[in-house]
Amino acid sequence: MSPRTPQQYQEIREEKKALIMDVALLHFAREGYFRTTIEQIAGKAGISKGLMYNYFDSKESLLSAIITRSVSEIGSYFDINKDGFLTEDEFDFFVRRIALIFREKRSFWQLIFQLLMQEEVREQFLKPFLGSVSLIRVGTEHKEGLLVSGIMKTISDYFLRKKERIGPAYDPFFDLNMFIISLKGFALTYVYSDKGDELYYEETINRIIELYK
Amino acid sequence: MSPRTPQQYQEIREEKKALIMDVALLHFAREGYFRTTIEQIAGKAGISKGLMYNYFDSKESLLSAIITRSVSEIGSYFDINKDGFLTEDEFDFFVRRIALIFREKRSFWQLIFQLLMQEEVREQFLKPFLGSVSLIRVGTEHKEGLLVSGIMKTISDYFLRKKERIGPAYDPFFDLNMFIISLKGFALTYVYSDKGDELYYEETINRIIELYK
Amino acid sequence: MSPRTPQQYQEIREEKKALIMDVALLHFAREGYFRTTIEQIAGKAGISKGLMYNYFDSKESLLSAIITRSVSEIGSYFDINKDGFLTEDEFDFFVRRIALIFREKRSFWQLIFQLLMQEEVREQFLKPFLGSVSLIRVGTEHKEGLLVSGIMKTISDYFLRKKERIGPAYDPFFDLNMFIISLKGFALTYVYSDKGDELYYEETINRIIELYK
Amino acid sequence: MSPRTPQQYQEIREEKKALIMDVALLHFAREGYFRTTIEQIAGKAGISKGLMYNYFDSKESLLSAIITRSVSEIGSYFDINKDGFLTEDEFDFFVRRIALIFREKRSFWQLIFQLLMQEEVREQFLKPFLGSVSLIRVGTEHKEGLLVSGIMKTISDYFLRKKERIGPAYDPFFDLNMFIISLKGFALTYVYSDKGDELYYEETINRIIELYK
DNA sequence: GATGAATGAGTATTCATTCAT
DNA sequence: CATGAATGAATACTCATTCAT
Repeated sequence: MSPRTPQQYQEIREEKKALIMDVALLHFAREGYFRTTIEQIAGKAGISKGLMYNYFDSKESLLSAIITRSVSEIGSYFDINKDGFLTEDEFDFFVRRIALIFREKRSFWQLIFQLLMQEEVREQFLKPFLGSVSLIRVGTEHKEGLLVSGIMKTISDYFLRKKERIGPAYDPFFDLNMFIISLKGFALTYVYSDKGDELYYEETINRIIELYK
Repeated sequence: MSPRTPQQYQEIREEKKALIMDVALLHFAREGYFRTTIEQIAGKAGISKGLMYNYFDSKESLLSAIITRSVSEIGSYFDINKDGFLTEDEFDFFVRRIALIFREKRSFWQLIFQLLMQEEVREQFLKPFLGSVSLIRVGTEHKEGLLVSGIMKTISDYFLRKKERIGPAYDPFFDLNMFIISLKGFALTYVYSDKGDELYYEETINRIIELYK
Repeated sequence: MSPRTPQQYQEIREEKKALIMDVALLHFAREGYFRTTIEQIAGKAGISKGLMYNYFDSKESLLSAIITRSVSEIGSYFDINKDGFLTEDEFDFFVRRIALIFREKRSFWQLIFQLLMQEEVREQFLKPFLGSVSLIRVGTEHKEGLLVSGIMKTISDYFLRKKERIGPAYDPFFDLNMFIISLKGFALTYVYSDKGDELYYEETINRIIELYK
Repeated sequence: MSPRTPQQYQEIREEKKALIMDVALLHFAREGYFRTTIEQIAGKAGISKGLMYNYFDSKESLLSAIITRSVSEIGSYFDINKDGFLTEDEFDFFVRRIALIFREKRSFWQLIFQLLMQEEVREQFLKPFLGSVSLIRVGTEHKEGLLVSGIMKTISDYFLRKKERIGPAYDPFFDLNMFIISLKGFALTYVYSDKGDELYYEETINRIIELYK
């Protein structure tokens, strides 16, 4: 057996980190971040508590890593269209993408919702990500000039441009508000429904697109 | 000195209990049930830890008492129309009531959302209240014959009757699903917005009523 | 209604004290001194916690009072023969008396046994009564010159005098030891048997008397 | 450095567990189970409170482990004669064994007596062991058909067989009762006497054997 | 005398984190 | 790299005792 190369070590390290994060995410989502113990995670991941701390500095930094990774993964869903300019067809695609992400990243969203529900935690953990995550939370804050970036920016720009299409009586911020509310409700519904029990999933997306396109 | 009368004791008890529940609800809502310590509650309420246990058997039973009280208070918002049969005008009123409750009982709903977000906790604490609370959670379970009571029942009956008005092509369950999603999104938005910062609150309700009446 | 006389007050006071002691003894015996709370006692006695402290300075002094009273009651069983000199017939009677007391004062003995079983407690509570109680505990300590008084003294004197009857080969201390062991075993058996389930109660006494008379 | 081998960990665990149990047994016996705090045990064992819970789930399960261990150790004293059939010579040996165990396992018996003295505790902790422990407690229950196992069964069988030797006038249950009472008294005396202060220990056993052989 | 609200010191238990091996 | 023993700060809960009324 030849000794492993530094690259191999690095790979193994990355795989283990990923494994820990996967396991932790599942537990955090299901049982809650605070109720999940390091020991549970280590146990399920098949490693020792000590090793956990070899990979992550603390429980909190494990959480951070998980969120960072998920946010980045989600970002990659939208890579195609980096300019942030949506045509009507792209809006259609965009919304379906978002809906897909709610379904695909159930555990992540469950975790995010959970953290969002507590002010203290919101402050502590989600500040750095609020731009990306604000989709769920921000509502019309954009109007007030808060830093809103990425997906949220793309969407609100779309609604602002709708005004040109529809006319001066149209209030893009109200429409945006309604749209966000629909997305939040959609998320709340399907992030917590069991897989395979997604009644009206497609129909609901179609209807939302139809209403806000 | 003669001792206090039973009535006086009763009053003291009721007031202190209410005080503790008020303080606890605020903390639970803001910082999370698990992160809130009995010491914090006692401190804010200006009493000793021990006294808390004079009034409530445990942290859990304090939570229970809070939920029970809120559920009962919410119930009283709907007393007028006990038969559960909604005309179109009553539907209008009904939805406005629900929206009002989200605003008036912010802390309660923040607590509920928080608890709903964790499977374990859901099982443990919310089982007895799921009938009342299911507005948020149940979705189209009615279709599957699960016991759905109270508010949710009243609403779904309304949608079933809509079929007669609108015609055989109408799927009441899909419409109900959309309506519930709107309400969830509405709740998520306004339960977590600061008071006085309720942009488009009225307009949103009007729009939802318009869409699903 | 004329106001009560000081005597009447005194009587009421005594009755209430006795009631509290009765209730407490039962609880102490059954559930253990440490596991019994003042609240339980007050509740069962139909008074408030506060009033308990009007009658007894502390839980400990309540215990003391109970023991003192019982010891005194037991003393009264032997009043007839104060000189402490037992004839053979009187020995017979004496043993039957002791046996009777185990049966009649079950709760008291259960409490005593319980306290005796813990060194700390023994030191704290039973020191003042060890003379009277030592029947159960002392064994042959008399030989070593410890202060042994009352019943125990009477008994050991009896055995010392037996030597004259039986002869120089007779070791009164060994015989006393055997007798005490029999009594202890007898006590342990019948103090903890349910009333009405006292198999061989009489026969056992007869046999013990026969063996050690 | 390489980590310790599983065997090394196993050893550490076993040693620490044994240490904790030893220390705890001494404290439980001397000061009482309820009065002994985990902190005291940890302190005397030279470890932290937390570590205690690494080895035992709770104070109660520590107690359980102690009892189980002692019962098993005691069982091993009698391994030679598994058939449970006693000849007269074996009865002699058997009784000496029992007496020896009272002396050797003082602390254990002090603990057991203590627990037996409280109804509540008896129910809670000793139910699973009553078969083994019933030597002290059962008396003539065998007669009533209750399940009596192990040592007690062996003894009562011996007395039943004595009837054949002695004749129809002999009541084996009464004799058994007397014998058990002697053993109880013997136990009570020597379990609580200081080591080295066991006056008449041998003589008493001889006498008991002589009386009940 | 009488009540029970109120206190606070104490106790079992949990769990993130450290560290010797 | 890897282990799990070890720590200690935190936390829910108990209960004898006090005290205003």
